[in-house]
Amino acid sequence: MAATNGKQPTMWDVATRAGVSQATVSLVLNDAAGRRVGKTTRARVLEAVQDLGYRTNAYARTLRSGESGMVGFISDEIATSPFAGKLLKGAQLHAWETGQVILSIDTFNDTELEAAAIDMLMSYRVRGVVYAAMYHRVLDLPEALAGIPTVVVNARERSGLVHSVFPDEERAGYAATRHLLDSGHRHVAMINIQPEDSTLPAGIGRLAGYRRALAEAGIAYDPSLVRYGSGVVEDGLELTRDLMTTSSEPPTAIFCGNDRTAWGAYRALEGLGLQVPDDCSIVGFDNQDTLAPFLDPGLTTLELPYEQMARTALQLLLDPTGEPPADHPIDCSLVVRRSVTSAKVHR
Amino acid sequence: MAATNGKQPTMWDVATRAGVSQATVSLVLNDAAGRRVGKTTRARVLEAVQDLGYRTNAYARTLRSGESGMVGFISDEIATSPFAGKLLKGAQLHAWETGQVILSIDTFNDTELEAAAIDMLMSYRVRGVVYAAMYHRVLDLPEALAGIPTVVVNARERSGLVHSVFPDEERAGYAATRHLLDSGHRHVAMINIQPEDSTLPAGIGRLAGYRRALAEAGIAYDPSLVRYGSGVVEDGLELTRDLMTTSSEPPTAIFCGNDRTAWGAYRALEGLGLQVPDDCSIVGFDNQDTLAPFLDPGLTTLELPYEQMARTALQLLLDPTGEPPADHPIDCSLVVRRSVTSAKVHR
DNA sequence: AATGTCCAGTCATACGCATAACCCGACGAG
DNA sequence: CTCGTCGGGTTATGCGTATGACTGGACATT
Repeated sequence: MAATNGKQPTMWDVATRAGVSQATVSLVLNDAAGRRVGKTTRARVLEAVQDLGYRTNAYARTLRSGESGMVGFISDEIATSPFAGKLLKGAQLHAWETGQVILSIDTFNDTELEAAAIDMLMSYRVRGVVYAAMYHRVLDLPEALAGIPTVVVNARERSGLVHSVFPDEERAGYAATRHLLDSGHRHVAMINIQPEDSTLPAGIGRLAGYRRALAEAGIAYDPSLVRYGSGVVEDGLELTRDLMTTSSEPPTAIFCGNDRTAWGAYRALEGLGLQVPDDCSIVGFDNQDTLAPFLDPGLTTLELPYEQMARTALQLLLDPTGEPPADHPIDCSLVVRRSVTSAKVHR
Repeated sequence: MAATNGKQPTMWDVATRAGVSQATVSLVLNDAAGRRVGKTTRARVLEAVQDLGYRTNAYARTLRSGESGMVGFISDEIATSPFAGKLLKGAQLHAWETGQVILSIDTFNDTELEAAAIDMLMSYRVRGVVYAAMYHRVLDLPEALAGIPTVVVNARERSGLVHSVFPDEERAGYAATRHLLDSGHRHVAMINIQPEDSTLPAGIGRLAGYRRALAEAGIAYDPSLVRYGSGVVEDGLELTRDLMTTSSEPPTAIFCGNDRTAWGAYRALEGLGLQVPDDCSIVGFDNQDTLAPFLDPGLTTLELPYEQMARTALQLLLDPTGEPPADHPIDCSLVVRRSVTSAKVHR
């Protein structure tokens, strides 16, 4: 075991102990091309490595080889957001599998800090940078990133000069609505999570998907069944109450733009003496793991593909496929729980 | 701006452009000891640096100086837990302030992966390792970490050979209970988050704090007011219902061992036609940001000091205070919302 | 026997930087 | 005028590793 006296052992120490040259140690340890080392020598070297607890010095290796094993991961406060580390997790997993190391930094939404952080990443000669956004939006890359291979994740980069990986909101909205339609609902409302004039991709896409599903089912789009909130519990509550009480013909199902809104919907329905899902089915969005499973009944909802997005991003970054920058929408998956049931036969 | 043609520029490139020697460039850039460089030369160098977009090669610097600027951060699935990145955030902030870089890896609770990850950290010659646990517990350090400066955070290391930084559960339990007592409650229940025979520090500590507060207030400990669940919503619901219906004298306040349990309590009370806080005050634990603020009324609860724990840990790791390894309980803070009111004058 | 081939290693070098050691010219003191 | 001092640099070196160039013997071929 490592004799942790003073410095870490070097290849020279190993070589001396094994009675070979430093070069031989390097050859043994890197195996690879033209394995020109004898069996017994190799064994002696490996034994010496073991005895000394030798670990190759990553700095020396990188310096010599000129190839950094690091990838930068820049996020704006994402490491502390609830959806949080899921992106980081995906990135770490993929990185690990491909022998890379993630150098992750959080800019805390401070431009100055961000510039400094990027500088730091450059110091470490990262092979590329994954630029992760906290919520799905359109963004401009910071200047400092110009010239470094970059992939944007959970957002779309405006200029189109780099790959962007983000959730396919439209298909998700379609899937949610389709799930309700397939259960026989014909009168499906939607509570969006942003004002009607907002340009955020999430709300726009989900609504578009909702409309496509309706159209496909031959159901006329009824604007009075679509409400606009801001994604908080209270809005879900009020808008649901409004939907159920002021409509000439109340919906039998509601697609909520996020789980918090869905929670509000639950409350509103409960307040009105209505049951989920019997009186009104609900589909949420986000599969927020501290919420969706714990609502009663469990919330059927869509899950954002954080891990997959991160993996895709890393792949685009590390793989030398020469394809030009593009947008990469990733599918969300439907998580079925108990908040959807088939529509009552008549109403 | 950086002429990103081919390789990154080196100090030699800068030196050539500025008409000085490489050593001079180094001197300018590191400023420090005996600033023996002329004003104009310095300016020329800095200009060349700017022009070329030069950035110090961290690998070369580290190799030469022998001093790594990296700190390892090992976590078991914490990067994806809901409380998540908060520890990472604290660590990153402190690291940044002291010029360090965090190399964070997630072991995903895989011992083999963990060993490999530690190896990798050693390769990067990290100055030390922060070993973060997902939930407060007692743990043994992995063998591979022997010999590297390590600080355990959000857990207590069994052997006592390293510093351990964790939440002061007892004081937190005391604070929660005290808050209720100070509001005039004399009949305060507690719903713990683990079985009575469990040895996890959270439940044990919080209960101890509860008892101390009661004792201090001269209130006899009544075992029938303490229930044991497992921290999930359903338990909170059932145990609260039980508390309120089977007690000869139901409590006017409940200290719930976590926010999810508190959510269950809200539901139970609502089901019984009781109001929070008027009929029963509630204090939670965790300040789960996707839950506590959204309960109605907002939940008064305790917040775990993740960021502070991480900072303390990093400080212990980086600062050369020679003090022997010890336990470092960190205070939790009470977050007051609207779920506690003064006890009814009589009952 | 002379030549060629191949195997199993060794030598030497450069990656980019920090820093100890040295060096040169100017200026002030004696 | 000479010497000491000091500011403003330069030269040389080594950190630990990977790798191209080389070597010395064993064995096979002609």
